[in-house]
Amino acid sequence: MSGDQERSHFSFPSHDELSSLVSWKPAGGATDSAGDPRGFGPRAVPPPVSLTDVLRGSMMDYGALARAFDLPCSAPSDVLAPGGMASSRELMADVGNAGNSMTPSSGCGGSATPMTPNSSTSWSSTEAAGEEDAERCKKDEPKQEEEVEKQRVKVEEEGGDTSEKVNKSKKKGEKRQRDPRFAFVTESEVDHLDDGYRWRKYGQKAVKNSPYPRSYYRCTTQKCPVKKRVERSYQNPRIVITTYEGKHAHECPATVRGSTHLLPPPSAMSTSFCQNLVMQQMNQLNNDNSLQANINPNVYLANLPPSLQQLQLPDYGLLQDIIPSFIHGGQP
DNA sequence: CGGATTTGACCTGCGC
DNA sequence: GCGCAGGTCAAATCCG
Repeated sequence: MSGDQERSHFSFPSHDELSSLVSWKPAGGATDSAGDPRGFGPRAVPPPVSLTDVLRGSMMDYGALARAFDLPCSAPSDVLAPGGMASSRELMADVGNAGNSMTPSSGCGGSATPMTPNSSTSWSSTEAAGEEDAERCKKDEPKQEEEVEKQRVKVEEEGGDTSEKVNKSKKKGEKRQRDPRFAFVTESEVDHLDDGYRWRKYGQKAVKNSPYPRSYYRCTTQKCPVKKRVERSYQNPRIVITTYEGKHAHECPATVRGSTHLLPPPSAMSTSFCQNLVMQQMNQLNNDNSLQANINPNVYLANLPPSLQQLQLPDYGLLQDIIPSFIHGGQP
């Protein structure tokens, strides 16, 4: 069933290399990770069937990845992902905590290790899918990190899986705090992508201006506060937008079960790393005369495949969220 | 029977 | 203050 469930089409401008660094095959017929996310048991050479595998694999290839982005890097430089199927390409970029795009120490990323199995194109960003949050977060920025951390500590102290009750216990007037997020845009016919973690669906809402509902998932691991939202682009139904929120307080089940040995801890996928990737990429593009136009979001979008352009173009608010500093800070 | 999903109700934040 | 939309809860239902 995995037939041509997905199609790849996103190649980042001038960095086709990247596509071979982070790529994977759809989890064969992969459908719902909530059901049975594991297809990658103790195989000798398990294919990168999960987002986790893929992304973490990419971490192992930090050196190569960094090279692709021209990042300063001390990691082994000759480690390169098998890459193989260029059918799936991803550029991920956690753009930071709640709109504050450059807070390397916020630790926001490390968390949700977002990846997209059945899919192709994907790239991520904080709030890429959370238009409303983007605005909200911009306003909350100053306090947000602090508050998020406080809340997390509080929850831990209370000891229960109170994470979901936080809202209720909050005093009035206190804004609801949001964990750092990043979103992935993925082309897939499957809504719920297998990322190696186990998720329980806890809600579904109709989305304004979209015929497709948004689904809400929570990580089923005890005390793990991570949530994710999954929705389809109303303009391109094949596009799935997955937004991760929070930080996993545990190992990825898939990883634990399988090939952990070479993998860095979840936290290794740090925000700053992701940020760096994107920012380096952006800077490089900016420094390249032939690509100067990329500082303009519209032109930038022009480099994206049609489906993504469609997705982002309406008022490119999403893209702005995805590469906020690049657009705003990159210019004099 | 236990765990996952569905779905309507409720809560919260925000814009007008 | 009101209405809207996003987000969450929890009872009902489904499914292995």
